[in-house]
Amino acid sequence: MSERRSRKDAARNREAVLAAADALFARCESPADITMADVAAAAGVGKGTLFRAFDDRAGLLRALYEARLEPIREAVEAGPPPLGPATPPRDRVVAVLDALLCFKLDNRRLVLALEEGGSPSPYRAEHYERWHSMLRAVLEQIPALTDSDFTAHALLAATRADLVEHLAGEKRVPPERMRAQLANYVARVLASGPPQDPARLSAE
Amino acid sequence: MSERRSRKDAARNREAVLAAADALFARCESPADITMADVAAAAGVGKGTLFRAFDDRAGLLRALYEARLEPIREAVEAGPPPLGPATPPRDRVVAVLDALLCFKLDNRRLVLALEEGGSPSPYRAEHYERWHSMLRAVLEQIPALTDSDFTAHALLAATRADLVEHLAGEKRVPPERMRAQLANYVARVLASGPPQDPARLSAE
DNA sequence: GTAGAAGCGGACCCGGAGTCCGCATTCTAA
DNA sequence: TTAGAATGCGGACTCCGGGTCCGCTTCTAC
Repeated sequence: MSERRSRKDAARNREAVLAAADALFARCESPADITMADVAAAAGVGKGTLFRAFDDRAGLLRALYEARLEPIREAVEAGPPPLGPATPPRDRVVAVLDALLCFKLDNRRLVLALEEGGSPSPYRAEHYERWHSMLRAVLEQIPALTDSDFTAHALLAATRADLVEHLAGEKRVPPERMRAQLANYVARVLASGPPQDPARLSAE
Repeated sequence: MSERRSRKDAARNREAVLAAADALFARCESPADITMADVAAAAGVGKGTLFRAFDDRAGLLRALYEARLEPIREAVEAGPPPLGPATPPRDRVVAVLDALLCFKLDNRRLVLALEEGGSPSPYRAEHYERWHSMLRAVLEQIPALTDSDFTAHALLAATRADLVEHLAGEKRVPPERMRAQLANYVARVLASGPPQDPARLSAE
């Protein structure tokens, strides 16, 4: 009845490939430098094996990405505060985005590889859909906050991998500073104190 | 002493290529479908000519992009309100981002091509640098707004081409609605009543 | 042990970016 | 106007990486 377990050499090779790819992406200058042949070679495996296990480049990247992100996803969906559902909405949004940022800081090259070359558009990946709808749901719990759908997109855009890479890598912004800036920014977006008169927008 | 004018066939061909590329990118499903050979053929020109004139794919995209964006850049740098320097900072930020969004809505495929395949990272392109520093400068004129550098990045990220494409193309969000949402979002970021700072913004 | 399913691997194919170089066009000077 | 040089033209060609194919090996169920 069980859906056919995979052969143990297949499982072993799959792990070998994941580990090898992980190492390669962590060390490389730019994700584009790593070819599928490189990964296969580093894993001590043929290209055929690699493609059989992951379909294509995007599939490999996705598998890596999701394996790494899994703990965070769980923590957000069912963990304790400040990430879990019990957290007050505002704090939770800040915490989630901070967790996402930290994740991208820790896995810069990998996430970069996925978001840029992984698929035509990162927005088509279904994991983006998950994060977005989750964030939108939380935003909707904040009164006086309209357009939660767009807001979720915009907030997620602030943690885009290539931006993070640019700031952390090129501009040498220290991680802690970046986290503080993001937190500050998110807080500002969510602040929306008592609906203040729009006249203020032109003043000053 | 004058820096050698280019031959007139060269100039003519350059224009032909730009026009052809423009048309192709406007009509295509995805920018990746358009090959350099396609562009050359459509322009009635050899590949050699194309590469001589624009160096590489990224160069062609950049040339197209900058030609299109030029009017907006001028309007922002030295035009009348609401884009020009005479505008009050808050309104100007909103206007500039709106202009950028409109531009991307009108030139979706082209901008998409540039931002995704154009160069390793859109943040390395020097035109990004220009927009960012311009926006930062305006943000700095708004009192009680800290982190203008990061804020500028985050706001620009909200108008990323692939996000715009996703919303306008996939999700069928009408342009007007998107503009309204962006304007609303930007306004919220800039609103920042007196910093009602929660202690938790700590870190750094 | 044996049959055959599942998996292996690397030679191979395909398509696109970018190069090269003999020929054509344009410019310059007399 | 014309000769010669400089610039530009174009498409065949190279290079390279993603992805496929298929004869062979290894595992597993019986």
